[in-house]
This record gives sequence, structure tokens and C-alpha cells, in this order.
Amino acid sequence: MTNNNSWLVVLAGPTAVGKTKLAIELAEYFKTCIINADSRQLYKELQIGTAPPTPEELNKVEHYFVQILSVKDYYNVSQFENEVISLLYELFKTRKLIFLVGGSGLYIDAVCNGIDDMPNYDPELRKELLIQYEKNGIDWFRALLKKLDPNTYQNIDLKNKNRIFRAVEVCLQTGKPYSYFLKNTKKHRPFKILKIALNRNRLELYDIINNRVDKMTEKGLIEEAKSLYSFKNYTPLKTVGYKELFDYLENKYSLDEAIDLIKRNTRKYARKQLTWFRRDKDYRWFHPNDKSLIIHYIENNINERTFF
RNA sequence: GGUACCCUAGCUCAGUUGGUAGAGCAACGGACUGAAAAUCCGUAGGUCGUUGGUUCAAUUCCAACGGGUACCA
Repeated sequence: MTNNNSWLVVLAGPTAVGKTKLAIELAEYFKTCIINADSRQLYKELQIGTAPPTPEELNKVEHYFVQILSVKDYYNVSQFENEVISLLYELFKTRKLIFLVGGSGLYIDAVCNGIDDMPNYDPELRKELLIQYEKNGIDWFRALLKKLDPNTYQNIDLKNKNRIFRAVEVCLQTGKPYSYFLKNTKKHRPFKILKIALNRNRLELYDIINNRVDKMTEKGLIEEAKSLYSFKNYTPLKTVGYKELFDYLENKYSLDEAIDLIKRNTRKYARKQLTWFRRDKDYRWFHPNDKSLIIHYIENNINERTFF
């Protein structure tokens, strides 16, 4: 895979825009496989709410990283990066083009650029810090961060408690400031990358999202959420489509309110994804219906027509 | 038909003892390094129901009209 003719083609875009369908058509055309880059389609229990490829679709094209984990498993972007990269080493032995398809911007960037080497989080420490947080509030945490890592304190969003938590955790775990690990260096990849993003008219996208939520409830999303209720505090269940139904099951909302909230939060999520992909100027934008334009774009870039 | 109350941002509602107005949600934009479908930040948007009166000045007080809600007949 050290040759320069290996291509990773990224297909990104907001949820419900049509990535899955188009990716399968493209993979069939180029006779290759798909690596999923959607942080929630990794989990096998999330069958309905994350709109993973259907069994028929999975049969058409070889897929990787779809429903490989349990919601009980701990997982993170760094593991994803490492596992995808070693899989790519294998796959590029027999293929020249591979698709990376999904909507999780951070996961895609981790594969394309890499992320810095840092310690994993320590559940015990986090539990302890959570207790401190409840007791002392966010100001106490800010002060602690300022003491442990003035550099990060200067640069971080001090209103974002997840960021503060993470930085403090790394400092306490390693005895070194978080900023020591944060090098922001782009890793070299022994393959070329072509980035494609999909988008469509906003109202049309919202319409598709709203309809898809209705279809999910018809398919049994509520039952699925009920069956996963006992895992509601696990990270993978902090997901649009599930968290709202957990609140419904706790009588915080009516069912109708919960479903409206799922639609609203999915629309919001789509916008957040667009913000992420817009920032990266390497993306070339297409409408999901422009399949032949996309095929030309890929072929023009890779300069070859056979892929075996 | 009578009485009372209401009409302010796309929605739900604050508010101005008279000096042309805000919150939450929605909309739109942005940030993003082991929680990322997470977690945060910002922007815009109103002839304050209509018409008239009082006043230096009315979204605010008064009247009529229109629309709504509740109660009484």
C-alpha cells in the first residue's frame, strides 16, 4: 500500500441526505467496499434509530465498521482511527479505491489527518471528578484547570464542561498538561484522499428527515428504545432518537412531543454536520442525484479506470 | 345578547408607574483532538390587533371596531 495509487474517497454530508444509497451505487460501480464513518452505526443494538444500511444493502457491497460493537463497549475516535488505518493497509493490498462514508466529522478527520496520542480516559477518575463537579460547580473546575494547565485555560472554551473535564482528566492522569499532548500535527497517510460532500435544498432535507423519523417509529423505534432503556446512561445511547424516547418513557413528554423533538434535534444535527464539513475546503460538494458527475469527478482525480 | 379578561418575534409568553421592547423554543451562522448523533458559542428577526382621541411623546391611558377565551343568560 505504499504506492501512490491508493485512494480513500470520503463521502460525507448531513444525516438523511442520501449517503448510504449513493455510496452503495458508487461502490458497485467501482467494484469496491465501504468503511462506515458514522459513530452511531457502529453499534449493533441501534438497528432503527441510526438508519444503518439494510441487510439487503449490506449484501450488495462489502461493509466494514457497521454494527460491530455493543452499546456496552467503550470506544473512542482514536481506536477508530487506528483500526481503520490498519484495515486500510490490508484492503489496499487488493484494491486501489475504498470509500469512507459517514456523517461523523471528527471520525473522518481522525482517519484522514490523525489525532494526537493521548491517554484514554479513566472511568474511576471521571466518576470522582463528576462528584467534585456536582459539589463545587464549574468555577472550581476552571480554577483547577488554570492551575494545572494555564495554556489550555487560555485557549479552551471555558463554558464547555466536557472540554474542561477532558483537559483536567489528562492533567491529573499523567501529571503533564493537556496542552503538552495536543500537538495538532497532521499525520502522513500512505494513500491519497479525495473528499466529497453531499447536500441538498434545506427544506427538502428537513422534509426527508421528518418523514424518516415517522418511518422509524412505524418500524418500531419506540420498542427499540424501550429495550435499551437500561443502557440509557451509556454514551452510545446519548443519541438523537433514543434520548428523547427515554424522556418519554419517564413521562417527561408525551409521545407526540418526543417525536417532534426527535425531528427537531435531527434537523439541528444535520446543520451541525454541515458546519463541520463546510469548514474543510477540501470537500467538493454535490447533490446526491448527481451520480454521474461524482463518478467523473472521482475518475478524473484518480486517473485510472480499473480497480482490482 | 351581557360581563370579565386577552391580542407584543414563526410559536409560547414577559414587560414598559407613558420616553417605540425582552426571554425560552424555532430559524440561521460558528467552534470542535478518546463523550462528537456529544458538548458549547454567536446572529438576525417586532409599524407591540386596527382606527381614532388625550399628551411634547402612546405598545403602555381612553373610545370604537375586529379577532379570541371564560363565565352568565
